[in-house]
Amino acid sequence: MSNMGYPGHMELHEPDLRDVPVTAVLAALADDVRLQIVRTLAEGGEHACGTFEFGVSKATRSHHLKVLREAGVTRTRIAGTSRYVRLRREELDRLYPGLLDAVLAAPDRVA
Amino acid sequence: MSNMGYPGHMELHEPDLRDVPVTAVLAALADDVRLQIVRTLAEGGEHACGTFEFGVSKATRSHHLKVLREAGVTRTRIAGTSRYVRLRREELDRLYPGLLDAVLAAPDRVA
DNA sequence: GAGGTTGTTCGACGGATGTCGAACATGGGT
DNA sequence: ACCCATGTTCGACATCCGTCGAACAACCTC
Repeated sequence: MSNMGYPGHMELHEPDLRDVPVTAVLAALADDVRLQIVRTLAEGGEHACGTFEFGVSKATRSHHLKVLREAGVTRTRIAGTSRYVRLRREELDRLYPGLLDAVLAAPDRVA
Repeated sequence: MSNMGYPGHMELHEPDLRDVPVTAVLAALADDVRLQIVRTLAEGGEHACGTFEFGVSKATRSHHLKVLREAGVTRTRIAGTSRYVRLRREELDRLYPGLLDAVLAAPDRVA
């Protein structure tokens, strides 16, 4: 009956970008699957996790999204059973000006 | 006596940058020791391998320089028993405009 | 509430990666 | 010729990383 804090939803770990070493951001981007995800997110707006179909299992997809989130690259909003992911573009651009643009502009060469 | 190709010096493997996937460049930069090396090289000019003193053994240092070279980040000139390394800055800037600048401008946070 | 949807977590496994010391290769000096 | 200086290469080792299926958790709908 009494107010018992929040319902289910454990907080997602989304670090302050200043606490993330550059090498961690670079490492997060240095993977084909994750780079595909970031390219998709760069189109703007939110994307449901399930919409990323890159030939990996959902467990692997979940793993990659976690890596991106914990590297400060993405932010996740929980809504029902779905999670909506978006790029932390402004923050990234402010802290690492030009980085994301340069990576996104790079040729795709993944076939 | 006849001309028998070149003397000792086996060719160093220095790939065409267009053959290197972005993820490989990012991976090469996503390491503290290697990033230190790149920062030093960014000061310009050539640096002898031995001048990199970052608390790792010479075997490890050699390994990191190889990773950077094979990712197309550096170029190496052999002179006697020494090797002189330099950044492939113009090429990198042409193919990935802004990438190197962004990474180098990032806060150092390695203590 | 039973069942379906969406996504995470938990081992497990194989392959890559960072690290080292020791051995090797090469070239310069005396 | 010998030795030393500079680097590379070779196992070896520990750790990390990407991948998966299976189990679990939360939520929505009927």
